[in-house]
Amino acid sequence: MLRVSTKGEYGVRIMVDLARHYGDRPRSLTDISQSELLPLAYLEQLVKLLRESDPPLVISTRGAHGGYKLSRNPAEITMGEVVRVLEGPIAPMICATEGEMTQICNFLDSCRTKYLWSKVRDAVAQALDSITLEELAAVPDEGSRQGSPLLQQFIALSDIHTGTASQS
Amino acid sequence: MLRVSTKGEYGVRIMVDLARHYGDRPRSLTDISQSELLPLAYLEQLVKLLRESDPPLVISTRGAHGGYKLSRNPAEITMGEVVRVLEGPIAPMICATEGEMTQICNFLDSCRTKYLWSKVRDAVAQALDSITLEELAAVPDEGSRQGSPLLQQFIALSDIHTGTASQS
DNA sequence: AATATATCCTAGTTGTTAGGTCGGATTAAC
DNA sequence: GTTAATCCGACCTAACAACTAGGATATATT
Repeated sequence: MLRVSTKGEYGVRIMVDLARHYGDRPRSLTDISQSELLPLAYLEQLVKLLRESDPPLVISTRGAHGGYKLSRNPAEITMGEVVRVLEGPIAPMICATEGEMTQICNFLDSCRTKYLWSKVRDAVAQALDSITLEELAAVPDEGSRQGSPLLQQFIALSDIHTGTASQS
Repeated sequence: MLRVSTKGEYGVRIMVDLARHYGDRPRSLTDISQSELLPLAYLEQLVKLLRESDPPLVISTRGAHGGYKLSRNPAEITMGEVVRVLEGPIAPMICATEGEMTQICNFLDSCRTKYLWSKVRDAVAQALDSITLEELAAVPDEGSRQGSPLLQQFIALSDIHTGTASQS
């Protein structure tokens, strides 16, 4: 339950990758897609969100030797900001959408569950807003030096079909 | 993002409804579906999850004047328990599934994002586990007869999140 | 006993969306 | 002027969410 889509997953991984190369030359999506084993054409769609957000999270350089770089220091970018750009406002329920006072459901002045979903929403927001991109990029990286053997063990989210939501 | 499905939404509303009638005669799904304006046939599927869970959250009585009642006092049922039964384990990401240490993705010894999603998962779990069904059922109805702490908190939350994306 | 009212059970259906792919146009370094 | 990259929009498809349908079984009331 409460799953984050691959937009969020891959987008965050792009940002972490860029954070680890902060200060370097622009990093191309080709490099990122190879190093993270993610489809290039799909990453292009995601990075568009990161580039067009206000304020932008990444800045692009076109042409050969082009690529992307972070618009700011990783320490000044919270994961809440990143995830909201990728996935939209945090809203476990339509009546508990972040930021706006949605009067969509006027039936529910008397709705007791709104309180619950607001709590969940705030908990998620608090968790995401309290972690910076710098912190994430600093998580130790063990044994991935040579790259290949470990990377081959990676299973893409789409490859995994869990029986899901029933029982565990 | 991070949306809860109607399974979770309607299921919670069933439980709150039953909590408000705790101690009464069994309450039929027909009554609940009319009072909550939800499709009966669909509720039947959801209540099955609540009945077959281990331990069961509701107990059924068949036949005329039958219906459902809570298996325990509302004060002893956390919303975390309810939501997990309806939606499965809390898992914003497949690598951050609650309860078990899924070694599906061995690549993720070196995965920096797992830390993030685990934090989100724990925040959600904490929020859900800290609210009981009794508390939810006690949220004042229309007209707000008295200023309980719960109501004031509820209003405050709504106010905080109008117009800004910053955290509380 | 007959009827009305319930839960119980298994399938089928339908619209939406997640998660991509594909083809090409534009830009800049060498 | 060739290569390597970003940019852009359209298309595709399997999976799933959110129901609907049709019945079988159980029990209280008449």
